[in-house]
Amino acid sequence: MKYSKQRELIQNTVLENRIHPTADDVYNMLKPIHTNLSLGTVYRNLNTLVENGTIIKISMPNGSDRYDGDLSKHDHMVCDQCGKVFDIKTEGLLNIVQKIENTTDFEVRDYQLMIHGLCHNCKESKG
Amino acid sequence: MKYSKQRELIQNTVLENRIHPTADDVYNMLKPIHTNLSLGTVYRNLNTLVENGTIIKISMPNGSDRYDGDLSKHDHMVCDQCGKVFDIKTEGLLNIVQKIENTTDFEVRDYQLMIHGLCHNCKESKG
DNA sequence: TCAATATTAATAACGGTTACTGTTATTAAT
DNA sequence: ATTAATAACAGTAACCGTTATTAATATTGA
Ligand SMILES: [Mn+2]
Ligand SMILES: [Mn+2]
Ligand SMILES: [Zn+2]
Ligand SMILES: [Zn+2]
Repeated sequence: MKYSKQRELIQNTVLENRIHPTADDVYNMLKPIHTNLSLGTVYRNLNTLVENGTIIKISMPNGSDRYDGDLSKHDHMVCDQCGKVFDIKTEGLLNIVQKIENTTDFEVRDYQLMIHGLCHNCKESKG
Repeated sequence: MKYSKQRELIQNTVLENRIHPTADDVYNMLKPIHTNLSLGTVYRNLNTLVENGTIIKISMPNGSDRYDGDLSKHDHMVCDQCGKVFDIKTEGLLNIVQKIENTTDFEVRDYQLMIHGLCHNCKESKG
């Protein structure tokens, strides 16, 4: 299937900017050059790309959903101060989840670990 | 500090119903008897109780926040079918998080594991 | 008793997201 | 090339969960 110009722009923006952008971030990155892009189009295509498995969506406890072009299984830390999202590799977490699945009658489909705290920069600028 | 009648009702509802109710759930449980209770009052007092450390709030990836009277550190599984939320004890997760904290310059304040899947009932009724 | 304070019910406003609508672009068949 | 069918678009209204505002009511304490 061939993609529309807009969908391609939106996909590339997520894939090339590994900052876990929100829909609004993507919109604001593209809007200056592609002046008649609509925010609704960004949301619609981000959802389509998630359904296609091209990108993933990260639900944030407070604030907008974020999108991620890194399809490898990984988790995230979010800085409560500046809102930046960082990738983490969680070796051993799968084992924990599998143990839970084995000791309950729950069928696991997916799981996410989210760590909250302060990033390096924000830790320094607080004292 | 003495609590208002409303706050006490709301607190008791969360503490006595360990189903991880939403604000709307709490409202709907109380409204039939306390006919002039306002949904805004439920939200406001739930927030106050969370600030006081009397209850905790669980952010759900899709849908409303849920509230929990169980203050012990634990995590949750949510059924993608029926939406029910189940408690899980995650032995070993703290170690994983501490290892991440030690190998990064991130200061961890809190963390949550959320597992998605199918509960026992919904697994059966699908085949 | 009376004023100061806290909390409420009701409702408007908000932020993020989705749904609708009429238009434009793409594709495939004549 | 013209047409018809389909897909995607821009623009915007509607939606949903939550928070903020406001005027009224309840509680406290001199
Ligand atoms: Mn990531
Ligand atoms: Mn719980
Ligand atoms: Zn930070
Ligand atoms: Zn279920």
